[in-house]
Amino acid sequence: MEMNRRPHAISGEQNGLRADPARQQELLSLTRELGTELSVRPFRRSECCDGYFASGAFGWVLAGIVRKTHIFENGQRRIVDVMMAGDFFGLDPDDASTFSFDAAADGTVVAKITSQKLEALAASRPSLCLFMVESACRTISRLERHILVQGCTTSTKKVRGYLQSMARRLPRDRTPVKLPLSRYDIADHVGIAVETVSRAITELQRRGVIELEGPRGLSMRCSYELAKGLPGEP
Amino acid sequence: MEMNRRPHAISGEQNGLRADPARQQELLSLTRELGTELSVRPFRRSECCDGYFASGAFGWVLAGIVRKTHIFENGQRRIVDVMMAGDFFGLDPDDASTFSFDAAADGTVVAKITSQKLEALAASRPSLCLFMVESACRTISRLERHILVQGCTTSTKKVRGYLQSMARRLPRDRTPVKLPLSRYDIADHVGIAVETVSRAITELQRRGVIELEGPRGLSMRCSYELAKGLPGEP
DNA sequence: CGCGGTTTTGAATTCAATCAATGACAGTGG
DNA sequence: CCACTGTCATTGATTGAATTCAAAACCGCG
Repeated sequence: MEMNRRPHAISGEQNGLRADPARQQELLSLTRELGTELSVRPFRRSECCDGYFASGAFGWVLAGIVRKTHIFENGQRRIVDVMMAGDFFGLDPDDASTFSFDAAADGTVVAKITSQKLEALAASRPSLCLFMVESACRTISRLERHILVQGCTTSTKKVRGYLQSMARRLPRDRTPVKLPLSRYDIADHVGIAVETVSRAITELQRRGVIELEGPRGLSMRCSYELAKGLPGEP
Repeated sequence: MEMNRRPHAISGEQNGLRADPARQQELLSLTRELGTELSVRPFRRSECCDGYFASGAFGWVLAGIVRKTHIFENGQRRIVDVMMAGDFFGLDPDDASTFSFDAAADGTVVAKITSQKLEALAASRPSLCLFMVESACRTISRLERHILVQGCTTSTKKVRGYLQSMARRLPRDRTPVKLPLSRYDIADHVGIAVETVSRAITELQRRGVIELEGPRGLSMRCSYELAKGLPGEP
């Protein structure tokens, strides 16, 4: 699976994506409350955030989408995480050298706080501590579930699992859901070739597992068999 | 890759494994300091820890190895995380229903703290907050690097990446390093068949990338080509 | 020593990557 | 307005790799 012949350009002009309304609210009020203690910054689509995340810090996505990617020496790209509104953000000191970040949507907004400020705040606001740890755990959970998806036996299962978890994370007030990422992104996230992603999607459609409205409009046909979902069946 | 025809029994009697001596020290003193505020519990090899982790809580591994696994409906197993001494531990509320935990070595010791106690402690000990968050971020980093490994193009690269990260995490005071997990475990962690793991290891040995002393004794031959390591090259 | 589990190897099949090409769509400039 | 261009998406044919089925070699242990 050589994947470096792709254009790496971004389509899809998503903005205002929300993962979990309740959590989103909590985050916003927290962000307001912390005020000057943290820094908030907007990004345009395709804009690189590396500089902003240079120093070890913690943060969260307020709106839009942030991709965390690794570029191999031969130019291949792998997406290790896709963060949407409400998702936590922690930087290991040496992450800066191996990973890079960029916004995948216009109107992406990120908040961050330095270690020092966090420690200072922890004294006055003990609940902030718990909030941060819980957010981190949510991220851990998301990553582990992705590992489950990526470890699936066939490519069709991988794609199905990916679409399923995406559909879960996106606001589902209106069907179909609008996929925020391109096939190239999906391929790089799950570790298969673009063509395989496309074939898998066609296959899922043929089997009636999903329904497409244009390349980006997705409806999961949650039959009983699927309700058990993934995780639950490989 | 059907993987449920394996015996699921554990060999390898590892104990006293340490990941990062400095961090290990920090953890131990923290654990002592917190005293009765947290609970510490030993596990035998192959012992299930599900009950202990039932309620949403945070914790860390003091010694030994803990596997976090998911069993699919058809009996297939997938290992989503392997935690060694010093590794953090956070439970999403609904993790309990989808994942299960068990010790992979005798003498495994785990510490945990409840959300309430954590919040109470955060007020009196602000540094604890930062410590927890940083620990969580380290776990996030580990998982993301695993996703990188698991997303590699060929099975040989997956196995090489896995062995490399394992070798890094294990105490390397003496060579060869003793691999804590079986080929079955490696297969279930990386998402390939056992036979493929075996073939990949043989291939790596033939190419001089690694050296084996018995099935469990591993030395990485870190040639220049390899020094760039993974992440760095797919 | 023989037994259960692990590790390795072999041969046949299935599946995904690759190479190559076409179709769909948006934005651009004549 | 329409051809032009670049990216994204899909499909087909072929090659290469991993899974599967089967069986042998190995190891620790009672």
